[in-house]
Amino acid sequence: MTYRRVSPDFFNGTTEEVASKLLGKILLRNIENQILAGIIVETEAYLDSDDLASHSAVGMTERNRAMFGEAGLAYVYFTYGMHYCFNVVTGEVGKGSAVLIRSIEPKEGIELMKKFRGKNDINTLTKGPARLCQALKIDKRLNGVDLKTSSEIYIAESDLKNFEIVRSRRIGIQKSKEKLLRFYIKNNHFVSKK
DNA sequence: TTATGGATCTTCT
DNA sequence: GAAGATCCATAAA
Repeated sequence: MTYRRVSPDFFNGTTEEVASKLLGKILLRNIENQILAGIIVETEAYLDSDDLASHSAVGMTERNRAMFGEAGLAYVYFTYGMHYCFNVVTGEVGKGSAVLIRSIEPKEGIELMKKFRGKNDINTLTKGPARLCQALKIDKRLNGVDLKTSSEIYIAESDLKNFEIVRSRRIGIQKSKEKLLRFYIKNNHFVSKK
């Protein structure tokens, strides 16, 4: 299986556009000489203004610095004392916006994902932002990495087409929860929540 | 099947 | 000192 990385201009456009364009694409992880891959089935947009749920709402800090970088960088943060979450940075330099990858459908390297997760259940292998980071061994070392050039982690094209995109409220937030900034592939089993 | 609390630590106030 | 873009085991129903 060969993978074709998306072109650099894939990350241009608004955060909401990138969030919906990421659906159906492949998230690639190159680790221990093996490929881990899955289809992105669920994303959330976090905007640079008028979005109190976004980490960037408080301005740039040491933690969210990557969000303010150029589009196509990875923003990985640690939360709840034990979990990492993976984001794709969007927008102009100096503006803090990103797309949270909430869930992928595992396609390749499933055995290694199970090893990293310490679980054998395929149904919850990569369903949820913290679980997919665990399955792909994503941690803060990947914060700020450029998805346009990195060989460790990047986004690739897929031939998946003809799916329906559903837009809804974001999960697990307290502020700005009324905004419809979550995108997922309709009827996909690996979407974390309906 | 749903509800609850614990884990556990970084960041910001 | 409190809260958090979460997950899991356990308990209750």
